[in-house]
Amino acid sequence: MPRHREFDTDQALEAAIRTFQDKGYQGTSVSDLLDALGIQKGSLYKAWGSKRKLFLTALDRYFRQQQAGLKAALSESPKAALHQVFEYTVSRCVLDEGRGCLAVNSCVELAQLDEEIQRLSDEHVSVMVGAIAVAIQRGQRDGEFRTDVPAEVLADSLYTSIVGLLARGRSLIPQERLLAIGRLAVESLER
Amino acid sequence: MPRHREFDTDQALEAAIRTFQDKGYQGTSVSDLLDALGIQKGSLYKAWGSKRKLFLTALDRYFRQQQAGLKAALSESPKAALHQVFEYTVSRCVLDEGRGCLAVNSCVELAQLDEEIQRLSDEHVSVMVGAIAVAIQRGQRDGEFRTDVPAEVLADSLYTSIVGLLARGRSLIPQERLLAIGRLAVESLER
DNA sequence: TTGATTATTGACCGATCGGTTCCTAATCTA
DNA sequence: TAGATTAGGAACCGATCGGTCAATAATCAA
Repeated sequence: MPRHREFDTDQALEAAIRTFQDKGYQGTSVSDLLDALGIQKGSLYKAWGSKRKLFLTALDRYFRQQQAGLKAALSESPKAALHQVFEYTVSRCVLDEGRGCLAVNSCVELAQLDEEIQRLSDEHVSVMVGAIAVAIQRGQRDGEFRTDVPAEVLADSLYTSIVGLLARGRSLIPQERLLAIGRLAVESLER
Repeated sequence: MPRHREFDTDQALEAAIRTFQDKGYQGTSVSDLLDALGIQKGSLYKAWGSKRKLFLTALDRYFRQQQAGLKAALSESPKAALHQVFEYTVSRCVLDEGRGCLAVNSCVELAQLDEEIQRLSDEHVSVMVGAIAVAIQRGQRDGEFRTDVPAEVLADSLYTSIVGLLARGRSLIPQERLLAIGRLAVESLER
């Protein structure tokens, strides 16, 4: 019986992701969002209820995308897969020109201010580290990777390097440097 | 001929650092600062002129403290020194309970919004990475560290891990995990 | 002690913040 | 086509934002 929504929700969420990624949650005003999504205030509040709920929806979408992307990359052979993860991370740093990663940015900005975001962020990290750990375990079974350290610890360490890259990616660093860092991180798994 | 300032500037700046570290620049209101510094609005604006200038002053102070702390730690033998840097980083993560690092937090929050902060932040990173590189070079000369990769690249990689730890430290991670990550990072220099 | 100078205080400023409300427009069912 | 329902648009809301200012208090030199 209703009137249809005139804007595309997925498209709007992508715009919201980019905006929040750029300016942060607190740095993004509702009016910024209206410009970015190309809609009016009433529509935004009809659709999501508040700036915070829109953010949470966008963040959840981003988490899912990241998790899906990681798992896709990890379907290859472990070593190649992990190299690809870093290359992808670096290319995001460079291509997105300082936009960084919404997950990392949000965790740094908001984990201490918003318990729910901290919880969601922790969950996301668990999934990401878990997926990396599985790949490393495969690499360990294949004899490609060292076995003197548990896969979970290696995965945690690798993920920390990725977070470091993405955080440092907020100011622009030459691509070669970033790639060298990624290469070293994966190398440190070998033996 | 003048009336004296009633509050201690150094003490006030320390309070400002903690507040900005906790809540971020945008998340800290002037009224938050007044509470934290225990002064009135007029005094704040007399002393620093604006919230932004107070922030820049606090950030500069923090940078100097970090740089001095790092250089002090690096006066030991290279390997022990770098281990100590990580232990110090981890203990900060744990002791400060999610406060993280003002340098990292500010870079992630503001590098894309404020060119001057990006510039200052980049300078700080250069100093930090440079100091680590010098220590690694010493370790390389002593035969403690691998020489197949330039010290600057190793230092960059190590610093990225530190940044990753500090960023992840915004949500609380068990100390043991953090320590394991730090140990692995320094180990990867050896050979 | 007086006068010049600076710090502190608290009221005040316009602008913007996130959010609400109400009216109209569009779309479906019956 | 009538009526129910939802979306879009714009004016409007109180609260808070960062920042200013005039009056008062304190301190020094002369």
